[in-house]
Amino acid sequence: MLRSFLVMKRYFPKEIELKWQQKWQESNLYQAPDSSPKPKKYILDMFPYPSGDGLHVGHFKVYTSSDILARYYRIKGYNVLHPMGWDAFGLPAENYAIKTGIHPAITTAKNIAHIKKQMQQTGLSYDWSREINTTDPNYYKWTQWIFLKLFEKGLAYEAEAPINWCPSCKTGLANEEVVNGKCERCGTPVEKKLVRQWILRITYYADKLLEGVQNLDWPRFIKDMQINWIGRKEGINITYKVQGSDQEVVCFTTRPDTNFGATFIVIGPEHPLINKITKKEHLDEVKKYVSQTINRSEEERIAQGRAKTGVFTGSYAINNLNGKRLPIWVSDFVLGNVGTGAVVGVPGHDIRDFEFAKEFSLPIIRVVVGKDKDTSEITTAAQVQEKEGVITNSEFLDGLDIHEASTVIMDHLEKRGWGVRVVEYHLRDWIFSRQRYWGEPIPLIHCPNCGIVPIPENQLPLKLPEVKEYEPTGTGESPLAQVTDWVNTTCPKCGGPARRETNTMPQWAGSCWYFLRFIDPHNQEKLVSSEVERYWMPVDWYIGGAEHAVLHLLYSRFWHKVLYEIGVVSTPEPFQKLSSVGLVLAADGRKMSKSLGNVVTPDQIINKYGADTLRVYEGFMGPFENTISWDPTSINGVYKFLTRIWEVMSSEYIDSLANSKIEVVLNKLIVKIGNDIENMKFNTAIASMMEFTNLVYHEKLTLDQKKRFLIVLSPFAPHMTEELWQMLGQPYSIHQQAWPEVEDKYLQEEQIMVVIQVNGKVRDQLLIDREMIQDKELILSQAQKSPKIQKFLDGKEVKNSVYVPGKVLNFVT
RNA sequence: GCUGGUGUGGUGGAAUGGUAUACACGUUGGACUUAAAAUCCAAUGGCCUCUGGCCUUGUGGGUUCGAAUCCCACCACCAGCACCA
Repeated sequence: MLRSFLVMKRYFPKEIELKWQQKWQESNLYQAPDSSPKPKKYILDMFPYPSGDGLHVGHFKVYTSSDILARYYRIKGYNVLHPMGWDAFGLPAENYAIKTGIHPAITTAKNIAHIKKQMQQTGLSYDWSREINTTDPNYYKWTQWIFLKLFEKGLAYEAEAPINWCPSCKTGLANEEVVNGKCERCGTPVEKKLVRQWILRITYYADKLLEGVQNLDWPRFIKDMQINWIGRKEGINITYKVQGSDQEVVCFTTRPDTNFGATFIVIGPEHPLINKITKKEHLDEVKKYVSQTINRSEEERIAQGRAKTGVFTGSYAINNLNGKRLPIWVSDFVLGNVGTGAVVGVPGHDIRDFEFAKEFSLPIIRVVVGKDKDTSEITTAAQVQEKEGVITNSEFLDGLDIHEASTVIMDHLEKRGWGVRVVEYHLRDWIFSRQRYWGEPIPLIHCPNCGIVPIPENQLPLKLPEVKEYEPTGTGESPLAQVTDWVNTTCPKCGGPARRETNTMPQWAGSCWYFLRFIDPHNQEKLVSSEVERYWMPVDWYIGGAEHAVLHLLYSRFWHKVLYEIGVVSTPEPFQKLSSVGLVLAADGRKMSKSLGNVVTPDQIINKYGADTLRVYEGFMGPFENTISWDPTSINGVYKFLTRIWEVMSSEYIDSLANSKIEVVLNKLIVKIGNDIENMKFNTAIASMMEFTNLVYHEKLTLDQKKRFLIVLSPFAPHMTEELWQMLGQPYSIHQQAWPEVEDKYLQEEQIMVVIQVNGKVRDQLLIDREMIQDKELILSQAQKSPKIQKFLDGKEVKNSVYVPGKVLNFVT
């Protein structure tokens, strides 16, 4: 019996999408309760900075993907937390304020409204009752509270340090914010500047951050980036006496095994020993060199490349091992902030030392013989054996592998008191203060009597005051310094006159812990209540861009470890699983940017095709992690696919199972979609739904088949499936249904195609009943009857035959 | 230079030891239309002596009955780090 609808409606996404978005909101469909008999799933997007340009389709690849996951896990029976908020402190709003005089809070609010609308019209299933904004005093109260905890624990310290300074942004930067010697944000070459700073001791956590990252379910490349950034290396500090002086020079090395090959020592231009050991006749030259190199910008340093420069101090150090004199040179290839700022030169087995020795005609000694067995004098860079080999010319180390030799010599040096084993890191402490307005005020007071005094917790939040001038001062103070009635205050300890700290926190502060506030966003008493924190943490699946691999993702892990130690959170790591989205480039292959005029916004796509088409296309473009150019023509195919589904689903249905092939395909499809979503393989999930649609386009389905198909499609196209669900007379809402069950008997076809090969080449296929599939003899004899096979076996002796049940039979002749 | 990754049609890609090129775009032809769009149908890796056959997953080798998939070497590209001792 056929059933038909009274009216066959055409697919008009605009009509249905807004209607359901409103209905979902009214019925609080996506609110997550804080307790539930269901298992929990915390699915989190990296929250956006509310830029005035709004968001483009690249941002929405993240949001639609995580939304598919959130919707999928809801119908799989999980209590899903899927929130959204705004990382709203930062330079663009402040720069706009400088230009226009409009307060950043006003522009920020406007931008948020726009972006929120973009998200809502895409049908993203966020729990908006948990929305947060890092610039809300009720939020940054807790950012400041965490800072006070860091201060209490001695993890925040004040120092006047030469730091990376962006002359355009007029603020200091963290090491992580300097990319190729340039400001991460604006691209201006970074300078060195002596500025009073608040610095966080992230280096105390280097080993914990390193260990913790090992077991996380994160992309390998991001884990490696963090491991490399932390840059742990084990070595030894060797002390050398300076001849004819009571001074000593300490050199860090990871390769003490080659120390018999040392022929010189190089110290960096910042090294304090320079003034103490430089001989009179070299003084002028050394002074000139130091002043030339020390004030150079990062950009100039990079421009110099590997070319070696340097000057001799006139002094010599003594190598304890063999009594040799090592001339002490000054060179800028030795960096002041790496190791001890002094290096022992082993030009035979270190390419930089080799280049330096060549430049200044210093002796080169071979102490390692590599795989190539070359024992000749080292005269070319190609002969410099750095990584492997056996020690030679080194007394008691001779004949040892370099790694064994390393242990032997370190023991030897430590025993004689000539060296101490040490661990060095690439990671530096986090330059935490910014000399800008639009950030969290640092809740500290400078008192002439008591020194630095934290603001009492009950006085938080310390609100950001209004200012007249947003322009950064460039002096190392923020524009807050001009708000005298705010700056001048009384000391909480002694009650005397005191000054507030005027620096603000960096962009990264608010995002270091926001995932905790989503759990308990309205709590006035605590950052997060322990009960709900234990229920929801850790974040089960975190989704965002790889540009945060060593910034946000390292900083937030650091704060989380501190919060873990003081008992605020129950997990040592915040993000259990991380997926990294690939860039979406413009159709021209360049980055989408307003200035290039190649930006595609979700609004444009939704106006033309509807939100469901945008969502499905974002998933269908290619693998989630791939960099892909936006293709404005391909999207038609997705729209066509959805229109076809509409036609199939809104047409007549049949009561009985007429076609068991469709049932088999549908059951397999249900399994495949589930697996694909869990592995973020949305492109193949959608492709298989397209195949299904093409298969049934001229067929009739049963009501139950339609319902099951709509449920598995619903995470991708939530509006259309909700509408069709209603048209099929089903109760609201499709998004509260359970994932369809599959039946084992429908997971296999009645007959299975077996490929017949001769010598590995496909020559024929046989359709075999499922019950016969294990019977090799039967299939062998059937295959031999095939004329196509006979043709290739003719006149040849079959030496062997390999049968893989249900797949392939291969004759070997 | 170091670390990690990737190489498949005109394009995005599928297949992780068993029919390479699923799905989609694009292109070509056809149907419908006065016409166009939309839609539908068909074809679409290359070559040849074309009812058939040969070749093809960056290049060269290897393992295997069988390799895009595993191993070795090389080449190219992408990302990150980089005079890190």
